[in-house]
Amino acid sequence: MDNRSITNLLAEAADLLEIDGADSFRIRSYRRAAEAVESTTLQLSEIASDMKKLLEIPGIGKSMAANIQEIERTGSFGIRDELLKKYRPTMLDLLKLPGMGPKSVALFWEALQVASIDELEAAITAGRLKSLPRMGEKQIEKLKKGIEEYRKNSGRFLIDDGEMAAEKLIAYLREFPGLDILTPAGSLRRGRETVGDLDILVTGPACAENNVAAAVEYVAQYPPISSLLARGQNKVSFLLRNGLQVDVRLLPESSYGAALQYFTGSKMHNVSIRQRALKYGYTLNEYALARVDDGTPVAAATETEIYAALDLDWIPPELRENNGEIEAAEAHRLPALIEQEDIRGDVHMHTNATDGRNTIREMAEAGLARGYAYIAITDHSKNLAMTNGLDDERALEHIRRIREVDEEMEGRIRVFPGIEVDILADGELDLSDEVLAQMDVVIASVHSLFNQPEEQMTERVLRAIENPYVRILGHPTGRLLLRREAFKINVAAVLRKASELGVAVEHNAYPDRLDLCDRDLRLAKELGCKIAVNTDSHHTSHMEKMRYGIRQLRRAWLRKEDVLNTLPADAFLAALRPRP
DNA sequence: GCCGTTTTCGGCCCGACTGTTTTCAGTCG
Repeated sequence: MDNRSITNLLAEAADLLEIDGADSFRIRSYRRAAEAVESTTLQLSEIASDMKKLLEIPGIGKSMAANIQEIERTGSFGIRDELLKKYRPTMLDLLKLPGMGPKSVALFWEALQVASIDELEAAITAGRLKSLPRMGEKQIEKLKKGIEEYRKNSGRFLIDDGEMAAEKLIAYLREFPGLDILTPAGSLRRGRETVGDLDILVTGPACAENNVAAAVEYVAQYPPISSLLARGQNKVSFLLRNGLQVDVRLLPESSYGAALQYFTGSKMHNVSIRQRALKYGYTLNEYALARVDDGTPVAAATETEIYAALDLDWIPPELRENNGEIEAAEAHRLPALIEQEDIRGDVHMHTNATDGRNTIREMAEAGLARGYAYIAITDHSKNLAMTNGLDDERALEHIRRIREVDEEMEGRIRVFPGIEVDILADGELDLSDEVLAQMDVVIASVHSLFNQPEEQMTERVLRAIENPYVRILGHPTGRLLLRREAFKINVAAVLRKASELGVAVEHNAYPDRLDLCDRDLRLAKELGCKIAVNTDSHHTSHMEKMRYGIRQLRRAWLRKEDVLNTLPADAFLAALRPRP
């Protein structure tokens, strides 16, 4: 079994233990083990038989190692199986509703035998919740809204989950001789923050019409398939264990470009392109661009030739949303979009001084390994008690240690001292100006009281960035995907003010909290905001998530010169708001 | 359940807010 699946099983056990009211430290052990499995670079399936190696992973002790071995043998483990006898797996969905914790799940189960979102909805409609303790009108209303929100988002997966599933499948398909070109299409290729399903397009000699059957059979044998939905001549559809639907299409090489264009979308982009084709006397479908009159194919093998036949430059998939990209392609004015390689530094990350996993030095080494010229260490401040946030005194000590590491790295990579300072309810910051003055990178972020009314929330942030030491506004929209709605804030007003003050705004690259959606990013650019893209890494492995941030920047039509941390180290610091 | 040691068990991130209570349990970050 792959690490990701083991991670999920351990995390699931932690949730079930919590519903069961188990010892909180024991629960935390399962969570930590899940994180350890997720972040280790070792393939657990390869070392599962080696108890010693398993125990070397921090957070994995004797019984957790035994659990992992059992998972490798049987696909599950004792405690999880027992808990699943007592409870139902659908209860874990209930935990995803805002305001629902393990205690409420347990209560609903014991009092009403409610074990799923559907059952909860029915219980609410029937008025059965009112009889329960602490279930007032507001609470019930909150649940109703939560269910609605959940329904809207469920069925979609975050882009990194989609990408990982695609990579695994593609690796499997490559094993089959004669499958040469394998490309994910659809929203994954366009870099959307969530994907509804996976479209994998495949071509090569094995996809030729007369012998494709063997390849189709091979696809249908993909081990992680949980249920096979359809199996046609050249298409296989199935569900993975996590519910993600996958369509694999095996196409002849001659029409691969047309299929890629067709299945990449977006729908609106394709509508416009097909209209354009008609004006040229062509018709476009997933097989070819062809003349309307006699059906003679004009272009089909590559996307480039199809766009070219319509007098268009090839359009990067991230731009295919019918947002002016066709006009730009016609005028040869498509922007040179930012690339991953343009990023020179990652300036928001945490260490084990607060809630990160690694040391300053380890983060620096990881940044160096990624080819960065600089990073900034920006741990939490004291108001985030749960993260062991830094107070003034500890912050000063931390700066000293960061400077030491900067010295140790001997210029191979610069390590800037910084802080992610908390914006309090009234717009004050929770560290003193004297301390902030010593930081190169001061990121101000909201971490609490998300339910303030919009006006108050906006006012609070505007006040905070007035503080002259603030140089970057952290997650300016507080946008958390799939979990809850963003907090209410006037994004335009905040961006405008940031631009005026010269405060940079951050685009958090991490897929599950993409702060600025492409529309907000475009707005930020229009308003002349300085934009920095950061991973907010809490572990060296998180730095790789930068690529998803880049996808979003590209979707917003941003170029290298639109993003602050494409600059060399000194120029980057110089481009930040000047210190008083 | 893990870890580190004081080697056999005690410590392990905690404070604020909410909606419900009428003194606090549950959730969140």
